[in-house]
Amino acid sequence: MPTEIKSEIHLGDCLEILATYPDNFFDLIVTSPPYADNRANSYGGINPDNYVAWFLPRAQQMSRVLKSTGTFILNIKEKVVNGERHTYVIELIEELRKQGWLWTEEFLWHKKNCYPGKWPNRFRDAWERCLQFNKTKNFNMYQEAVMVPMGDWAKTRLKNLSDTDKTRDNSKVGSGFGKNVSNWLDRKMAYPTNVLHLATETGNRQHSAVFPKALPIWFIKLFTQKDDWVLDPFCGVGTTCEVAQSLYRHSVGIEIKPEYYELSKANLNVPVNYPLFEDHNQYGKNHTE
Amino acid sequence: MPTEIKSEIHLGDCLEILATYPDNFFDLIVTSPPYADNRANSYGGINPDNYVAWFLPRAQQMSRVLKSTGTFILNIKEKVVNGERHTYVIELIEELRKQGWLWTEEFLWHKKNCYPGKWPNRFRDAWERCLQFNKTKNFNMYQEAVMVPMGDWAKTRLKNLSDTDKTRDNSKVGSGFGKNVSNWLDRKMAYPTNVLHLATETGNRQHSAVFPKALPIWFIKLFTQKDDWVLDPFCGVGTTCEVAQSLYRHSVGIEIKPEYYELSKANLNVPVNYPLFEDHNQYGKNHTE
DNA sequence: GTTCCGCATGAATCGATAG
DNA sequence: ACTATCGATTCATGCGGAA
Repeated sequence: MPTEIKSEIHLGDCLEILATYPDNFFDLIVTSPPYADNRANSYGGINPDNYVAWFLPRAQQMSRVLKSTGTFILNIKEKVVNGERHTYVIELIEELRKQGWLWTEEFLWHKKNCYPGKWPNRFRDAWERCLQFNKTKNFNMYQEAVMVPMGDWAKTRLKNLSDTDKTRDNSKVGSGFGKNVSNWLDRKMAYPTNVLHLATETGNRQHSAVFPKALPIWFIKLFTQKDDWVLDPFCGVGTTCEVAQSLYRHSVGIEIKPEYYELSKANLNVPVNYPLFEDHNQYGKNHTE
Repeated sequence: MPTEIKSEIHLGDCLEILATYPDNFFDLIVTSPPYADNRANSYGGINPDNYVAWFLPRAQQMSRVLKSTGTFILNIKEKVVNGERHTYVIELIEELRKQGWLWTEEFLWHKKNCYPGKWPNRFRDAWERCLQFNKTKNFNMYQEAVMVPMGDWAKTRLKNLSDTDKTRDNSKVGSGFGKNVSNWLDRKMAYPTNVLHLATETGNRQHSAVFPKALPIWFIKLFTQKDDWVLDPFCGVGTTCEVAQSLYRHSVGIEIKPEYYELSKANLNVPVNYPLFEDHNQYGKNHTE
């Protein structure tokens, strides 16, 4: 384990904490900000109607500290308000563009285990946006780091696995390819699409689940190299920093709620093992088998 | 085949054709309009920057002819222009709301076999939006018509099928559940989510691919009953009308390009068989196997 | 060690009730 | 009337204990 990897967690509002960082410092910002909510919560309960105004000055700081080759990934989803999808997310996209951001792409996170419920006029919401913004068109992207086994080859290989391998161990590794993940490496690989198929991590009794580790892992691999700097300005319990550390990236996390801040620091002190580099099969493509 | 089902195809601009229809006539509008494009095409080549202005008067007519209990499904996806996702779709959402439409939901079509390709700064685009708009909150929705087998039950059931059943017949029916689809009915079913997993229909080189039949089928089942009226104001080769007819719904299709108009009429005259009512397993949920 | 089974756990949404 | 709170509803996942 390389001890030179730095992981810093700050307690406070990212608007103020980021002011202490220099320009053009980070290679990647990946975050899942507090979603708009009517209830009081961290950041004083951001009403959907005030969400854009609340977000913009913080995005300005993020732009400043991000390198010109860097990427900003924003995981967000609009709530239903009064029977309609609220427009604060699409308004935010437009305002961020006015701020100078390029709206390069919109990745999708397909939540395989979405929240249950039944309503007369609506189905369960099973997806969230992962908006990609950049400062310039010349951003770094390392596509080979997130390649996945090709479908055809995967299909024939699947036939030779036992049924139990397929059903049980699929769920265990979350790979969709059975347990011997290492056997799948150095095979015919394909580039993924802009749709990520991931389950939320429930059962983590410690804290409210934000996004699954696989989500920041994917973007960190895709947009950074080892020793790069990753920022999560709304880091929650520190998932982004935790996986950044595992991937040998330096990271800075900022969290305004003291209890999450403490959990973040605790998570970073837990000794980690490093299976993540071998973990090529977490994502996508294997949903048709 | 019930001969009383009416299927009308018109040649022309829907802005003018719809003017000949009365208020509150249709139960569902489902369409995939011509995408913004810089090249000359039907409707005179709609530049992305002019797309919203071009669309709005047509949406006004659609609103007029749609019943208050009806639904408008808009299948659309923004193009990449100059390295960025263009904003005409999210602008359109906001303008349609100003026009009085309610933005009830955004369904996703996950294209399981998306267009191949490789770019240095972008992955393949594997999803499109299916925006749901309504005139009121009291729209009709028939959720039971699109229920799918539950995940766990599907998994355990899969174990008892032979490998050849799984691989061979999966690809054949595209159902993901093997061949005896009817046996899966009246079992433990769950409501679907707002994510549709559908493959595009390749091989039909006759015309530019619009959407797969399964897409309008799903929305027609979800938002209409038999003998209801369905409209596709940009019907292309008539896919929507064709499946509406198969599902015993009356339909009106409008197309401005003469060659597509002719194909639409031809498709409606082809004798159809009616497997669609038994076909509950086309969609979603079974993408993790 | 392997397989099966039970069960808690969610970035949810609606409608009813209460202030 | 308008807003805040609360209960009911629902299901994929992964963990842990049992066979």
